[in-house]
Amino acid sequence: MDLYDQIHNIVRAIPPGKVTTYGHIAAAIGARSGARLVGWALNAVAHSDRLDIPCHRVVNRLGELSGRMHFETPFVMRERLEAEDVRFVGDAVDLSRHLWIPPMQG
DNA sequence: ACTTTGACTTGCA
DNA sequence: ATGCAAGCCAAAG
Repeated sequence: MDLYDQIHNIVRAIPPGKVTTYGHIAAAIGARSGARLVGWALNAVAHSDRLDIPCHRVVNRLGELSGRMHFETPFVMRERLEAEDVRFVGDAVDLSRHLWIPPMQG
């Protein structure tokens, strides 16, 4: 089981209307500061057939949509979240309402 | 094979 | 609060 697969599993487990951060995912797979791997994994996913993975539900620790630039358009990410009743505070997701902590992988 | 970069986070000044 | 550097693992040049 590669780190990428674990990341994919966790991101895929994010429930609708919820979001999580790179740091939490990284922590869940054991890589405390491996948050960048999450970004790479999602980037790989974005250019792969793993479209089942809601990469739009992954934000940075501030709730900002740092990955929005890698979508078809920079605002698709926010539109998808808003479509799931996700509240925004300025340009960031209201983590106090929608933060979802991924389960530990063991 | 080595260096640089990346959808990040944390620590120190 | 702002700015610079370190650390994590993987991919691209």
